[in-house]
Amino acid sequence: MTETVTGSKSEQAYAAVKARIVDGAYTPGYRLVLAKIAEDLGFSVVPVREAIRRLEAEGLVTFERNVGATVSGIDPTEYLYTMQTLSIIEGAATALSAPLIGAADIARARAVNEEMRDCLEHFDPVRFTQLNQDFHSVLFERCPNPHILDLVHRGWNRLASLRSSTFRFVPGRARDSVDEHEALLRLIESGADADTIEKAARQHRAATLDAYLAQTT
Amino acid sequence: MTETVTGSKSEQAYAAVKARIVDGAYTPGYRLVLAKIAEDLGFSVVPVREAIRRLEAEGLVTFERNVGATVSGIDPTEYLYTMQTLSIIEGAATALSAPLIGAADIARARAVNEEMRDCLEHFDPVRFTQLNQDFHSVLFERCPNPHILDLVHRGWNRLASLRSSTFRFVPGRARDSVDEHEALLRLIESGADADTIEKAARQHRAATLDAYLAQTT
DNA sequence: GGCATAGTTTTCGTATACGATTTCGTACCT
DNA sequence: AGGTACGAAATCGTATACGAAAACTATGCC
Repeated sequence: MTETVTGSKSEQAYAAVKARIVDGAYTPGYRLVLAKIAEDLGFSVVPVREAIRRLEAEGLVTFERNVGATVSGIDPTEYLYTMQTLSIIEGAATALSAPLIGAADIARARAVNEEMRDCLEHFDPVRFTQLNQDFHSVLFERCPNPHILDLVHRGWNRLASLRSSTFRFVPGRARDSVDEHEALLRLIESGADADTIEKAARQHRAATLDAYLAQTT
Repeated sequence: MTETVTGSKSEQAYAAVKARIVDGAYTPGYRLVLAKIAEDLGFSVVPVREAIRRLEAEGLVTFERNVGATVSGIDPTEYLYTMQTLSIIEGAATALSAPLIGAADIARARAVNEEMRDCLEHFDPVRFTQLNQDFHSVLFERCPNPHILDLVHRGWNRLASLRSSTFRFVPGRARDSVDEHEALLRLIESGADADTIEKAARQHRAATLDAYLAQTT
């Protein structure tokens, strides 16, 4: 079974660097030197440069002319912008996908949410964060508009890259969050109208942002 | 006064090609050949390629591996996706910027809107479309969240590139549109709450989409 | 010691070159 | 005539190379 590499080198470089940013190997502020990355991957600098510029377009890295790229996301203001944008996009995505969510989806989401509750007992913030993403994925992944879905994914990626620096796990907020998840599931189960679901999903994220802001001031 | 070129060649190429797409010189389906564009601009292919990929990320061109780039946007489904996404984003942007809109802004928007009414009399769809963008710019341009504002701009750019092919000017809808504009201005003047403004702005775009869908079926 | 400055190093930006892939045209076979 | 195979042309993908800009360092002056 020979390792079949997928896509162009530019593609591979994009995936490789993005993975390192999202999973935290490259933390915000990390300096991305084209030649170094190219050597690591065994490519030339051209496809690597293309990958970096693409990551810049998604907001994961900051690029400065004739200086270079750094993993972005230290600024709390950016966190606020991202959360606010995501609250809007994700709220819409959840509302649009709600009618397409079946009983199996609900059951899966509920199982994930209960596991999140366990994480609160054993204090496992890392797993909690992962499960949180899994939970919300169930809610928005059936969104029939691919543009909106793409924007949701981008928002989550940015947050993933921020989590180790800006984000701090707030147990109190986490507990509320789990309860809000259950409430969201019941709303969807009950066939609530799109507007109600959208507002609830948006509010859910806004509350997380508020908790963050409250803690930093 | 020597023409001071701004930014890198990649930057210039991006701006040049984008302008040609948005103003309709390159219509949807137009084949973008790297070498040809490079020669036209007097650059090598490398910065041009970077520009094209960037435009791809914004949805203005479609890129196929080992084949090339074409100006995108023929598909009516794409139009639907874009309009739906924009209705959400623009609605939010308008609601967020509403509290920051002053009397001067309102007056300017109202003047633009009255000129749009004139365009209906003289049947000038091109100018109408331009004024329509000007009008909405006043409403969302003060949005304090740059991410959201950026998404609004991207949506408008995509629509601009689509207008000559997919979009057809519908006089009946245009007239309604002007009236809705006035209603929006009054809402903002009256200091309506964010939710009301958001819903109205969103509905305004949704109605345009509906008119398009009604005409094609 | 601190600051300005010149030289060095690092890193980016882009031109050029060439191999890889797709597409298109043409000749051949059935 | 229609389809297939082969070859030529067009176009992309990426490596290499070199010039340009910025960052860093060391040196001399105050």
